[in-house]
Amino acid sequence: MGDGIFSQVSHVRTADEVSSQIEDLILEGVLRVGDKLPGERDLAEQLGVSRPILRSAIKDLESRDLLVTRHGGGTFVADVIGDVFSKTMLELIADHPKATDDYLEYRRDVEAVAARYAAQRATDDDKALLSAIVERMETAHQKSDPSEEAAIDVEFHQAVCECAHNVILLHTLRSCYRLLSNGTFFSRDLVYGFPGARTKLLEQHRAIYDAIMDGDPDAASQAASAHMEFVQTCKMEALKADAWANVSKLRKKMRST
Amino acid sequence: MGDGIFSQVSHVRTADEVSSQIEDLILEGVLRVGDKLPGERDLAEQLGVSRPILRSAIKDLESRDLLVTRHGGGTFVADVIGDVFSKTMLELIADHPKATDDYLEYRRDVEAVAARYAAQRATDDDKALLSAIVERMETAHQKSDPSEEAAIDVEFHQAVCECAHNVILLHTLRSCYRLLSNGTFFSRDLVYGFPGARTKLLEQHRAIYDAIMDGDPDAASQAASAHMEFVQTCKMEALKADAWANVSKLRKKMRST
DNA sequence: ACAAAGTGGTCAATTATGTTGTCCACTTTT
DNA sequence: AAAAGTGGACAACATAATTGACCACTTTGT
Repeated sequence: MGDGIFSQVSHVRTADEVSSQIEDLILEGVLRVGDKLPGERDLAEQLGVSRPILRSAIKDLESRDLLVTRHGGGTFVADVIGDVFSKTMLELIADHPKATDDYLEYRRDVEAVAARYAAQRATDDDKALLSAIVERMETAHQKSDPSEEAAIDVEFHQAVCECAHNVILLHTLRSCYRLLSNGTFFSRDLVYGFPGARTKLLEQHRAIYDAIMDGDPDAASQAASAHMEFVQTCKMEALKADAWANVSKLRKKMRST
Repeated sequence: MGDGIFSQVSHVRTADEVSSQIEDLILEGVLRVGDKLPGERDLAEQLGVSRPILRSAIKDLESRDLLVTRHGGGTFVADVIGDVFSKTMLELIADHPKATDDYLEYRRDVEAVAARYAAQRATDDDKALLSAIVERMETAHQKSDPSEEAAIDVEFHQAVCECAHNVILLHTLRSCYRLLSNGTFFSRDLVYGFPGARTKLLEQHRAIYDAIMDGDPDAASQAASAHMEFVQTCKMEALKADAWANVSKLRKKMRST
């Protein structure tokens, strides 16, 4: 505002409007890492702009590492998940089991917040997406495939987080899921392979899911905390059993010669 | 949204952006009926657009009766206060005293709502404007000029309404103030001329003002209701006193011959 | 393995929109 | 009464966006 009540007109260029729209879709998690955008000719039509203008916007987004294009291959959402920790710090963390405990403690609290928000804010579309994931989770459970179940686990938590409609929460937890998925802290199979864990985890996911569907923030928060506490306990017990199995195996090896 | 996640780009023209900004200023009461806009050359500079573009916007606003321009004279905000009632209905109302009672009943309830919102929502700038009006009101009171006080009365209620930050409330009450100001219901001087009324009205206005300044919605609502009830009582008593004065005058006339 | 289809990359010609600058005529202010 | 400020109009120019065409790479289908 100058000295009067009028403000400067924005003069937004068309290409910048396109950039802004695509940015928002990435920020909100509607467009995710690896997603392929429609071809330029089709996308220009959907946006109602000319191809050179769209290309200008894509160039801008590429220069900011939000998109990558391949000549003849298409346009994709770049790997935009930030790295919470540097590589050096990750190496330190991997060598210190206490960091895993701290990580689980952090996630217990933050997942509880996410679940609470999800129960308060999930839209009907959000709930439909969540329902589809839980259905796939139950199907995988019946096939007794811990790896498949573990993969859907991360997808479920990501979906809960999207229901929370807080982009900072979404991206910070996403970075954590990345670390979990690539085994920086511990192998998820360690938890899923634990006897009886698969059934328990499914129950807990259903409890979170039911609370969100019921719109019950307290129940959702409690279910999320209980779930993370169980995962923490499982990890500790599984590590012990692993150690015991290793000792038994060594004993057997010693005795059979 | 078509079949995808992308939406059509708006392609807003500069002139339309200017129109929209001026519309908003009128709607929010920042620009009021009769206000003169800056000259075109100056305004174009403040908005950061060219004069032909500004003129195009003004033409648009003129065609929708939001602005009026006079060649060589300037550009003004048009009379945008709507008429709640048609002329025919106004004539009916003027002939039916009960309508005045209904009007005061309506205002008592709606003014209470406005005062409540004002107490909740008034910004520091709002409060500064309100303080200036109350100061002028007190000055007029000391000058013992009921007409001046009555004029500031409407200004005070309008300012309270602006503090409520609800444009529908603002414009509907404005239409009502218009009817009050032009004597459709009753003469405001009837109320202000009533013995002791001036002091009482000032006290009541201060009570509303103090509650808004204190951010107390309940107190503001109650003060506004009490104020309108008092006005209603005054109007009735003043009408009776008028009738009595007329009778006494007739008696004196009969007895002095 | 090859051809067709789909993709990104580039750019000239054209159209649309906005700006600059100038001049006229009316109204207000000094 | 003159000067200053205002709205009214418009041509020339600049900028932004669209249209249309063609090239080269990649993916898909046969």
